[in-house]
Amino acid sequence: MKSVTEQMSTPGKRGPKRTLSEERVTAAALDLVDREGGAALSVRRVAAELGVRPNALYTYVPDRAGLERALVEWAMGQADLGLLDGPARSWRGRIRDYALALRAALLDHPAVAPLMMTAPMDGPAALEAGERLLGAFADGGLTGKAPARACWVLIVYVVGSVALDVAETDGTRPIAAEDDRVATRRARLAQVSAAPWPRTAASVDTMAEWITERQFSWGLDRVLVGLVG
Amino acid sequence: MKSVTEQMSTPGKRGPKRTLSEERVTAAALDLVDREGGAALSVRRVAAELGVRPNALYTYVPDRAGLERALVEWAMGQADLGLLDGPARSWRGRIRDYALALRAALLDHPAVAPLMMTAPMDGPAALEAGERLLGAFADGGLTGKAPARACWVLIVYVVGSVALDVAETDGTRPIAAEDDRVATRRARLAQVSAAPWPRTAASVDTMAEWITERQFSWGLDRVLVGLVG
DNA sequence: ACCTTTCGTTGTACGGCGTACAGAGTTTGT
DNA sequence: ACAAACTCTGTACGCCGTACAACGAAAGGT
Repeated sequence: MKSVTEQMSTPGKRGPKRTLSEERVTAAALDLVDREGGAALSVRRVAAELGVRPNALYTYVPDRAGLERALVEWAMGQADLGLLDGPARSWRGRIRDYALALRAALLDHPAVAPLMMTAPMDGPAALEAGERLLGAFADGGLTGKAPARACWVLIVYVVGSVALDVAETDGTRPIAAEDDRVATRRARLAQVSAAPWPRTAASVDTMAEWITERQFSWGLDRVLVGLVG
Repeated sequence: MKSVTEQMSTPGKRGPKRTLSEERVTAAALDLVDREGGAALSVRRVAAELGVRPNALYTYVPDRAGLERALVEWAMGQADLGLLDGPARSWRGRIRDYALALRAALLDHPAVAPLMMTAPMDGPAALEAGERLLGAFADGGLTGKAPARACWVLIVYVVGSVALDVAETDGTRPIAAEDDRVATRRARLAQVSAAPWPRTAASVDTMAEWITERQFSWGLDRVLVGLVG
């Protein structure tokens, strides 16, 4: 199955053959940020990765922001959309499974998560996810404006959670083990003095766990309960 | 009341008098991003704003990230923490009022919102907000780990919402009127074809309103219901 | 077979960025 | 009066995004 972006799919095109493809550019950008973190993402670095002059990338990507959009779209495509389909499984289970899968996919490429708050999620993968999410909420009994509204609340929760989680890492892959990140947070939180902030000091252990899958899952359940009861 | 960061508060300090202060640097940075958007934030631009060479800023701020942290801390301080205090008013009303106030403060300086997903929220203003939020959830009847967990869900929702809302603006102040932003979104969403995405096409009007205070408020209520029932 | 059009890639260049380093000048404690 | 401490400037380096022109390969028309 040939990609639409390859040259031969639009026959009769003049000019020299392309040495790259949008897929190769995206893959190189992903490799780069996985290895060196999101701050390393630049047109020049990706071009160097591909053994090409920086300007060559402008054939495949309009500008630097295009690189970011491509990474976001790629990441959205990593979570299995089939998880949202039913109705053999409960709507709640479907949404839960997809949310956890999307979170896992983003944590697996931590530099990509912050880009979701910057680059618009309007590619086909995002559209498809939204469509099936609307279906799952409809299966949950929501009607009228409620499914679309619930959809946004869920997106905000999932994307916001991952972005905030990843914000305190260096963005390189693989992300540190959850236990280690919790321990780091606990050590930092242990600094807060109990006198001015007693409740905070008493909650240090739980707050250290804010970045865990357990916290994410707990919150996800609470959000879903709030949304459909 | 003199700030600790001013020179006279630490008497006996040698060297020439400071021409600036951390507050003036933060204010200049805020003015800059309000006028020209978050992409304009740079050490050199802020220095130019203050009529000083770029290096002079390093006396007040460790690096470029320090500028971002200062803006986040300033924004957190803009929402009235008294709104979270009680217990004369219901815990639910207090959290609602504070969440709406924080959202309004961030929307009033749209370039700052994305920084909250990047720069850590660990300044005194953030600590204070967390402390009082824990109290409000405790007043709501939550016990054990629940208040701290609920706290994070709420932070994720509020900060995530604003960041995603602001992501599709240019970051300059003032942000466009809500109606205009909705209209822009509706026009863009009208492009999606009903054939592959029927539910999405049917929900265009509601999805256009994802960035409204009405949607934020609706979701906030659902989240709070999920969190404490 | 030629010639022309088309287009991917390179070479070069500009202005902006963060910030390291050394030095100048001002203020204070001794 | 002197020395120490400190703020700011001058300068420099290596990055960045990307505009522009020129080159060369491939394909179409004749």
